[in-house]
Amino acid sequence: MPKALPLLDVSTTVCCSPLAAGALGPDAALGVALRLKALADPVRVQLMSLLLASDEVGCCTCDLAPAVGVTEATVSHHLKQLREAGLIEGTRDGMNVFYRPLRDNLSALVRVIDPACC
Amino acid sequence: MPKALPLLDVSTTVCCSPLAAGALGPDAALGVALRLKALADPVRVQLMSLLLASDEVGCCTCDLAPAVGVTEATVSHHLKQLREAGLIEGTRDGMNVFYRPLRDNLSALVRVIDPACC
DNA sequence: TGTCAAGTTTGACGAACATCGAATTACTCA
DNA sequence: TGAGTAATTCGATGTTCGTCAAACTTGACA
Repeated sequence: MPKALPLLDVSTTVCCSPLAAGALGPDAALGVALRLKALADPVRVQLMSLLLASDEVGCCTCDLAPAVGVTEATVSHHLKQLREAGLIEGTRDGMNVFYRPLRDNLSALVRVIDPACC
Repeated sequence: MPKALPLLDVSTTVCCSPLAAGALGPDAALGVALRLKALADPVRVQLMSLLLASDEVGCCTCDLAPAVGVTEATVSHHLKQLREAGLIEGTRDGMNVFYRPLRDNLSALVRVIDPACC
């Protein structure tokens, strides 16, 4: 029986010492793990890649769905995960919602797990 | 019904253009996702942190288990995941198996998802 | 107002996963 | 050889997750 993961707001920039700087406490490890989990899916990796490669306007769900080969409902589900992890943001413009990557938060996550950092 | 993830050897250094360099294909995205998933667990983040902070001898299962608060069987399971993802290596020395991080492979993974890289 | 399109939420289902205890393997030392 | 310790594997169990179809919401436009 896997211990139920606590609810935790991970939508903000991750902030703890890097993995390599010393043993991480259970709570810090949980924060890092939840953010990594938000990216640890083939569809979400593809979505993030598409958003990072797009212009500053961003992409809407209807463009992303055919690009990754799943339904719009599924794309919406994945975008929600990425949004709750603070890795993307979405703004409504008329009938469309345009999503853009939050590069700073992704960079912060990268920095935490980088063994060469510090 | 979630599409069954294909079996794939991810024990080698990840090698594909960074996320931000352009839209990743489904196969490249899968490779990145599988490696990220290997790290996307609180216990495995803690284990990786402990190994990165340890000396070059490494740590054995019997030391790691009490440090993360799960049984040795569970630690062994997580270490296997990390090993199969190419993030750590283990060598037997008498009765113990000492685990050490593979920093180069972790660095390569970090580089792929770093939005500032390239 | 009513109609249509884009997006999200809900419900359901099957696969994958984390965890533990028990059994098993690998090794050391009397 | 046999007893004991470290580590892994196996089996079971409950949880989480990815996916889709269907229902619902939000906004545009006649």
